[in-house]
Amino acid sequence: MNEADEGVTRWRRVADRIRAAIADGTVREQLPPETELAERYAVNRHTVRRAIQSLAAEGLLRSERGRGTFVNAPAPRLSYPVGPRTRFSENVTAQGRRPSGRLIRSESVRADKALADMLDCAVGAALFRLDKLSVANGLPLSVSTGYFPADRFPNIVRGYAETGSVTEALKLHGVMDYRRQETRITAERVNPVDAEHLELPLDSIVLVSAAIDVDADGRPVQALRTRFPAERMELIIRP
Amino acid sequence: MNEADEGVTRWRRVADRIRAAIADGTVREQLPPETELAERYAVNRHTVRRAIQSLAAEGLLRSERGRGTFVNAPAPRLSYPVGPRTRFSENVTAQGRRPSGRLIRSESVRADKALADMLDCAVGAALFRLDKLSVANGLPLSVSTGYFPADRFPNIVRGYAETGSVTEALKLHGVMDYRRQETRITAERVNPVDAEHLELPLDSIVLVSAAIDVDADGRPVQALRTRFPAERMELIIRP
DNA sequence: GCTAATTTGTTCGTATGTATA
DNA sequence: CTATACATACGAACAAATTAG
Repeated sequence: MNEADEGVTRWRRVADRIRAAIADGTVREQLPPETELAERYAVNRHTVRRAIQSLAAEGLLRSERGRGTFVNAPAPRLSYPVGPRTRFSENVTAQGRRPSGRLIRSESVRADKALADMLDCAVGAALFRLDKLSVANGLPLSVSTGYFPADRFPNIVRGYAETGSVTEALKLHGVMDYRRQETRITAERVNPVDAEHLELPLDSIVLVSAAIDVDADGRPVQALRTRFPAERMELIIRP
Repeated sequence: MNEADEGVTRWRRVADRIRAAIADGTVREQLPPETELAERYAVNRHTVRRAIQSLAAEGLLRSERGRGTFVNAPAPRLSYPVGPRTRFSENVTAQGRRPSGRLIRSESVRADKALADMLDCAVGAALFRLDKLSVANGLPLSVSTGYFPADRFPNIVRGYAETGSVTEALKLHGVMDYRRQETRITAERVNPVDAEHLELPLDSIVLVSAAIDVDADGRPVQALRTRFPAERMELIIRP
């Protein structure tokens, strides 16, 4: 070992050197093969892999089996406006995308404490759960899970299946208009099921938006939890 | 190999079994040691480690050297309201926290294309860059980078250093009020520098809020890019 | 307070599988 | 078809942090 190697692991030093090589332009698009990097940095191939893995976790690199390891170009993100009038179809058409919603599944559930609070109903009340996938131009943009009070919206599932629109399905139940009361945004790592639907790698990040829609009288009609692929979307708030 | 092992790697099957064990309550707080799991699932310890690593990347597990591997309890998140009147100090005091801002560094920079667009100035115009760390009750809540037109706000750095508040520093330059014009929210993996300031693990996720503040005349006074630790914060939008 | 045992982390070696060029 | 390159999986050893006694 060298003198300047105080307490830093080898794979981290290798990662730093790769990062530096990208920063100063020595490496532009594709990395040399792992075996070559191992030789160059005088470490085992596993050590190189550990370094690459950590840089891939940061989003800087992307490995493709049989092809090589590549530097990730930051992708331009599609904007998704968030506000009182948030509706999916209106949002994405404005950006020249043909949007479509697909029902992933639906089921009857009972309200737990959190849902009861959000929907202003009793714990244990019957709810319908709708899982939807939103796609624009073949690219999945979000998966969302909506909860509706079953007593007030008995035909919400069929209504959505037939019209492909929550707005229309609510109209069938006499709710002619609704607005977004509150939106909470956070981020987390994608779960395997969502990753499948969103066509994302398993280590991706999703933006999570938890919202409540209320009707004209302020009564909650829907509790919604939407997951957006962070690498493809940004949420935009304009007061 | 078994019959039921169609194309799924071993580490992934191990990960699924660990996930199931957590879901059904077999494992509550702490996982058995890696060596024991390796024996139980009849795989090499490396294979167990690969599985744990993937679950840790999801945020479900957390490994501590010398102690063991633990199930992560989802942490309650501090809410950060986003809106036209977004100001840091007002936001967190409402939740019983004593907030404080600390200047990380400041420097003079030239506007690139993106900054010039946001601040409505010429490319190459002189700007001041302020990097701040926000802390409440000893816990880092955000790091933010603000850009101010240097000609209009020549003493912004000193003003902030003395008052510890952007609002106050702007008042010294005659801007008595400002509002948030636009906020764009996305999420990404933390970079090492921010991770240090936010006291976060290197594989953490940050919520990124890019905003523009304008004065009463609608002139941009600040372009701001704030990074929040996603595991500690949520952004909340209430119209 | 010190030592030994436990447990995760790093690093090497080796072999084989699988996708791509 | 062959060579290349990343992915998975085993084994072995030691380092580093923590805990138990």
